[in-house]
Amino acid sequence: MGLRKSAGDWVGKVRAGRRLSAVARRTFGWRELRPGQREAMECLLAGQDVLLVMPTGGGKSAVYQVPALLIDGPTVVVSPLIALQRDQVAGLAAADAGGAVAVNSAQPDRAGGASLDRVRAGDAEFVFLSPEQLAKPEVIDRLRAARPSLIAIDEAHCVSAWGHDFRPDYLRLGQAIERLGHPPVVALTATAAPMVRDDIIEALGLSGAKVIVRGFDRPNIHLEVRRFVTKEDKRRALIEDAAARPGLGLVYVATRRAAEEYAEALREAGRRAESYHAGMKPADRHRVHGLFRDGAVDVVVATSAFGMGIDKPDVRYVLHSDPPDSPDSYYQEIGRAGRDGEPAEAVLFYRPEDLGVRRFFAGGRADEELLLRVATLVSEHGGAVPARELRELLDIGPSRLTGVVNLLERVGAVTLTDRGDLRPLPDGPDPERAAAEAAGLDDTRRRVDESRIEMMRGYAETTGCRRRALLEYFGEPYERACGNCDTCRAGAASTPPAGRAEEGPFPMHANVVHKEWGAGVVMSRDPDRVTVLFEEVGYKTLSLAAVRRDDLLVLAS
DNA sequence: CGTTTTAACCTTATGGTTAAAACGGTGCCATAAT
Repeated sequence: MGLRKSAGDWVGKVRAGRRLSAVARRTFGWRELRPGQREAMECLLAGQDVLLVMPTGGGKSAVYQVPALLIDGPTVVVSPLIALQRDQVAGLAAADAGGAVAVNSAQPDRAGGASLDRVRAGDAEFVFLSPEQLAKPEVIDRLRAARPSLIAIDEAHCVSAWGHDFRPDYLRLGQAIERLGHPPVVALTATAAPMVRDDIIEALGLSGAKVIVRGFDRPNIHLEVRRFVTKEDKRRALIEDAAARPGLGLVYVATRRAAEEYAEALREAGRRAESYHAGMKPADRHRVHGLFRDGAVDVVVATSAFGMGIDKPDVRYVLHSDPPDSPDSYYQEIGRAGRDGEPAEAVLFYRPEDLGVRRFFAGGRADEELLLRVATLVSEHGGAVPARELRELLDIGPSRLTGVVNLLERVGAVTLTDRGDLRPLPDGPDPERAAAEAAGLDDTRRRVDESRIEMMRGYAETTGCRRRALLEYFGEPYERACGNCDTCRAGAASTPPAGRAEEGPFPMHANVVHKEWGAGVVMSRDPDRVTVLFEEVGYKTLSLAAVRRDDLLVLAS
């Protein structure tokens, strides 16, 4: 750690910085790099993993594309949607960036053989794949042979949002990264609360990663919640509101049916309205995307299927007919408004009952019976069991089995070999205990998910500044009132406790321990309440009076 | 969990209420039938 080494580092950094700027300008036409971008790129060039949380339009792709051209060897990009892969391949083809290919089921060449050949031959600098592709041993083998020098995980919040149930191969990316030799990895996302960041880092195995968080606040988006008692009143108010608004807008709804009904009602009200959800034919979805992109529609009424990858600057409003499952989802969705920096509005049409459908989606307990059967079969077999045989025996699909394996692996009962076979771990728990512990892990996650729904309720029902509620949820102290939300304008926003963030009995981000709920971190403070994110039970808001009376919470040493 | 649809019932033309059942989001991939 002598002077010479740090001087060398400094010289190296300056050199790296110049090279980065040169490539950014020459190849991609970017005049200058922003601080967060540059810092992330320098870490990658120095061999360090990075988790980058930065708003869309902030140039996240640049963060892997520029270093990719400075390091020998191809760059593996994990991307959740084939449509996104297509867009990115097309974008890179326009630049002189060394070629880009995608490997997925939509390619004419199904097994991705030709694409992977191009990568191997050094003919493609970028290769885009889904996590499901990386779950296939032959794909890993062929990629490894090409000696990838950089891995980018795009839309990395999907790891946390989808990995635990919907697309379990997302949780297997950590192993894929190791099998590819763990070159520098950058995980990119626009929205991730501290809990989600931890989840991503753990799942991807990026324990030494540099976490870079930039520009969360979107001050031009006015925040508002309108509360209703009956669904008819809410429905009428939303249609009236959307029908009267100038400019392009989005309406998010909870169900496919609601998407079609609201779109129909808005058409009757004379607006150019289209619905969008995953149950529509691909051609129709494509058509709506096109209309939206061209501004040839006034409003798109959609489920959560609509949004990833869209970057339209002039969306003027985002309305929600139902609260989403978390502030994470809400911020992601309203963040599609006002990208041009001009005033935009986010209005939540709220009834507490509408949180029910989210609770339903978050429900569905782990199948302990199935966990036990898999654990038992693998344990009794003793050797490597091909996943395919196990699936046929149990008559379950690949994603179901992967979900079960993920849980059993986390409790140390089984492991997946690099040929995709299941193997019992020596010194692992016996099958009964493994199944019980795995089900327990899943219960913990579900409790945390439910607490995020409660945080959404908290946002909708707060009497304080709404921006503050959102930003503090994302771990950004915001101990003031924004002046651009409904509560602030009504002059009703309560003020946070006097003094600076680090003062008071439970300072912001302090580690605390609760009598029953264990360890947690202070996320937000009010004069009479404190919100804590607990590892085991998720978010809880505690009354300071009760905390004092029963001595519920202490600062951790 | 909440809402909507279907079924069951009561009672005697046609509903009208009530209880039970069904349904609800996100996308890869592979494989089979045209």
